[in-house]
Amino acid sequence: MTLPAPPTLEAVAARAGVSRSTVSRVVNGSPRVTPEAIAAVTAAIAELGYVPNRAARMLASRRTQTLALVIPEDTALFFSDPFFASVIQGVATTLARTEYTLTMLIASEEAPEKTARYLRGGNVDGALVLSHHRHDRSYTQLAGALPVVFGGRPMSNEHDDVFVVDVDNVAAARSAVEHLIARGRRRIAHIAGPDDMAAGLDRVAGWRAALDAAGLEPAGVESGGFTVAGGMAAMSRLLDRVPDLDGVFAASDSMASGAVSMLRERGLAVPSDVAVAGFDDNFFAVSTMPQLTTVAQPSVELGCAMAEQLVRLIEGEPVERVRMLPTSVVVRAST
Amino acid sequence: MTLPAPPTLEAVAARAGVSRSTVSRVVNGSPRVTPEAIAAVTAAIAELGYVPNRAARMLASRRTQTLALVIPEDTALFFSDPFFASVIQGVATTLARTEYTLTMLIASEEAPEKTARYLRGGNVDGALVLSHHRHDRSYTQLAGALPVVFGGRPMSNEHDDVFVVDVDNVAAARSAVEHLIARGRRRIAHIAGPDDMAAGLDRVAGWRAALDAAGLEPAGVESGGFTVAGGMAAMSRLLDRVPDLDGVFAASDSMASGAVSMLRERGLAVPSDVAVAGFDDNFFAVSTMPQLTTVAQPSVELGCAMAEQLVRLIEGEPVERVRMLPTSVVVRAST
DNA sequence: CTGAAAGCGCTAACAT
DNA sequence: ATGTTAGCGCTTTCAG
Repeated sequence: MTLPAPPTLEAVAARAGVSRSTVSRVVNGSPRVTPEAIAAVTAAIAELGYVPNRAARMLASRRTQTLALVIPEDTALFFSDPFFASVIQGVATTLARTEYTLTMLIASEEAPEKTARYLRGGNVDGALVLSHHRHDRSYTQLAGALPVVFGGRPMSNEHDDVFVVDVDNVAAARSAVEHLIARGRRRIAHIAGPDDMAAGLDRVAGWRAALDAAGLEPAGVESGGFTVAGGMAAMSRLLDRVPDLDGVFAASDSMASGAVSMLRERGLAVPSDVAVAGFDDNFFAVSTMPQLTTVAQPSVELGCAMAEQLVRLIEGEPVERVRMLPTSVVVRAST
Repeated sequence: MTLPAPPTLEAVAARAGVSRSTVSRVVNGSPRVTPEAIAAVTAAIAELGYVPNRAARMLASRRTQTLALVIPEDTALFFSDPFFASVIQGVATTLARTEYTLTMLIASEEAPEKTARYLRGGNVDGALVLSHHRHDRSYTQLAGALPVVFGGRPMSNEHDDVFVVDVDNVAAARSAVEHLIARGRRRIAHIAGPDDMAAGLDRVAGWRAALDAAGLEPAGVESGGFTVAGGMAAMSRLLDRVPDLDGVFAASDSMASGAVSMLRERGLAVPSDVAVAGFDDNFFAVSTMPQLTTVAQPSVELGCAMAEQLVRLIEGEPVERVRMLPTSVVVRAST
């Protein structure tokens, strides 16, 4: 498998009858080049099928044009969650329009600082951190050494100088629960996400806030770990503890879907016996029967926004610290 | 945002009291270094928190340690399919154990050859191509110029010299349909995938083969484009054309899920009126009610295998041209 | 087994 | 506006 050596900038220069610098300028879109030179170089590039060598460019310019997407250790959970798939889609498509390349970095917990070092070692221009857990302390520390944008508020109170794209999970959860209340539910339980993630905690808080405001007592919380199976188990425990509950707000559609299965298994009808609301508005919401009332969050756009923010940050443009994306309650048959 | 310059190999050499060459040898695991030297260098590396600069390494060694994951233009379909998420998970976790880095490359059809040129331009050591469509001709041509591994047989008869990891879609589909036949179904229709993808065509072929072998007539085929909505629409058309069908084999669980919804909408019971089998065994299979009988394919392992094959190919180890992974029929309530 | 020296292909001052 | 000159940080012959 011997590849013919790709043409170099030098070859282009020779062909176009100019110096390497000029070629470099054309390639990089410098304004200080005559139209004729541009034309000659462009032609030479096309004829030779020249592609700049990234490695050389990185080394010389000390910019890598590479962004890292940091993925938490628990890849199974991460990759099976459609929310993350959508976020990645947003990131990837946004970056496809730029000169930046995306590399996936799995944060291994065997070598927790290996990842951080790779990032700090000048191998990327910036990082996108998704699904930040409480124990992932290294990434918030990273934020001082490298442009970093978090998808979802990181779990750390030490730094308020990080860049974040997020939704208002408290308000969003609250509005979902308010919807349940408006439907006449009074004993509303919650199936929570992991308590080491901001999204999990904030949604609990929103649930509680809505109940408080309505003068209702919390009917119980169980954690479902953002999985279908976890949602089923949590629903089961809730029914054991609070047999007369009439509403459930789950922090994700996957858990809501599990909850609906468990309710059916226990002989309870949705929504007549128990109304169920979820969070995400992904295909769990529409493939569950009855289809789920849920909080829609713009996951693809979240990825787009993360990528945009990071690129701006790297290129020195002004960037707001926190960018909040809108959510909305989508009412379907489960409530 | 001024980053302190990361330590260089030169700094490590100074600290360890050896030459840069020796440090380089240690870093690259050369056997020709004394244990003392190794120890000194290792210590210096740890003290300094040295991380090799990838760009410099790439440039000097002419190896990039980077693999591209080529993603088809239609990112929405790609990212919303849990099959691909699993494959990526397999690829990413496998690569995490190696020195290779994964970059995601979206094949834009505006600049179809831009992608190919990037790949050929010496920017990656190899490429993984997933979800190959008939019109993606450039990638099969690529296979001569760069190590490439396809996930799923590519749609091209011009090249039989490509490397592929796949499942036997014909046999797998056939066994699913045989299961339907064994359940007593006689008028079995098919909801097909896109006909510009091998997986789509092969599953049609498997369906047909099973019917032929049993001496049954095909009850009809409609295409569902691998989406839930497409599955619903296809089911609807099938019912219009073949009102008395009693079995459906869908080429994906997402389409099977859509089919089940449509059957319910039309007042038909699953499986008593119509038995439904899918393909994939992802969460559509278990979140649809009734849960789907389906063909399980090892999607994470497929990603692992692709990554392994590509790395071997790059490193000159022997690699089988086609690696087939096993499938199995998982029987649930929908049949 | 180790060091010295010569680049890898490109960018970025600095001249002109 | 363009060319000249140095490197970027590392690997890799080639000597020793």
